[in-house]
Amino acid sequence: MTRHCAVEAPIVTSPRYEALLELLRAADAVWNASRAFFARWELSPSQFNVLNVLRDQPRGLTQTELSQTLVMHRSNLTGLVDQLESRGLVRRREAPGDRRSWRVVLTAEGHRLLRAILPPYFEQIEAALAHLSLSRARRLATDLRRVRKQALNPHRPDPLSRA
Amino acid sequence: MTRHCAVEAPIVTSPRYEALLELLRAADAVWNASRAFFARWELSPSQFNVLNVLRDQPRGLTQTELSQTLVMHRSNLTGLVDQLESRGLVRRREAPGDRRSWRVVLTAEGHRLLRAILPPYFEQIEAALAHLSLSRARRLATDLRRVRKQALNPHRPDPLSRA
DNA sequence: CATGGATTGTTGAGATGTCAACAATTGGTT
DNA sequence: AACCAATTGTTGACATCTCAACAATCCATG
Repeated sequence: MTRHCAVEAPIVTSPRYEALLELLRAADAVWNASRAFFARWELSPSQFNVLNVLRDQPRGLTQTELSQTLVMHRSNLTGLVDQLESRGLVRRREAPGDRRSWRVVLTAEGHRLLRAILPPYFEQIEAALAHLSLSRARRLATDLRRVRKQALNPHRPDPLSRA
Repeated sequence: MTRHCAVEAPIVTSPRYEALLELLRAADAVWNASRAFFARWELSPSQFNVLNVLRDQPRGLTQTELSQTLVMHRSNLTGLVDQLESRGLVRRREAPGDRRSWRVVLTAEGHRLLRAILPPYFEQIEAALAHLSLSRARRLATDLRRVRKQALNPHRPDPLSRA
């Protein structure tokens, strides 16, 4: 996610504002680290996500199902699946009973690549948060979940009056 | 930041992995909320950041200085400043003593717009984290800062051996 | 069983970011 | 004074994501 949010200059310093800035900065750093990590296998993070989601789906998923799981627009899946298919990591199977859609499945090659990636992947994730105790990690996840839900239901104090 | 990270399917559930996923999801939600927020004034988040950074700089900043503060490539500033300048929110002044660079300054119009945006901006931020006590917000910021620093110094257990 | 509203994957335009290369300019070193 | 390396803003190629529009297909309803 090439999101650019990480302003360095603290304008007003309230603890909640600080936390929000740190949230954006931390996510940016994690995302960049993940891009560097997957680059070892010439994968983008989204390409990896597609493979990872397909791992436990022997019958495959349609592109629309993939787009819902990955929280992205379904038009992206056209290109993502194209790229993975051209590398032989994934295959489009005809969907029985629906000629509009495909069922995207991992190939043996795709499974093999995933088996190589996953151990260092989880290892790196644990290392990135190793300084947090398990209970503190749980609290972090809880707080972040609340922030996310609050952000999705934006408090609109003054919808359009003083714009 | 159009970063796509938010996988919905929990594959392995360790508290630290959960926290990391929630981090990416929360940042995505916050970023999208901010895009919707600034859209009221037809600004992108990055455009707002430029204005906000210039607020306390009566002598202006060069585009390279802006790019360092905003943590983005300096080539982006060409377009961002172009857009803001064409709306009269910002002006490129000649930099005394360096004919290569500009000093970008807020216009009166830019100051006026910023004064309209900032109150609801801080209000919305406080609302998004209102459920966190101040001490808990401080702890959240601390934890996130550590995650960011850890992510920037990636633990490389096995650099290239089993790729 | 016909027909019209949904859904599927694809395409193309647009937004936002990265990076490499470029000319103009600066400034330190001989 | 002359030169060479570094810096500045700009451009263009590329990557990634969004959205609207489209033809093909499905399906519920009359």
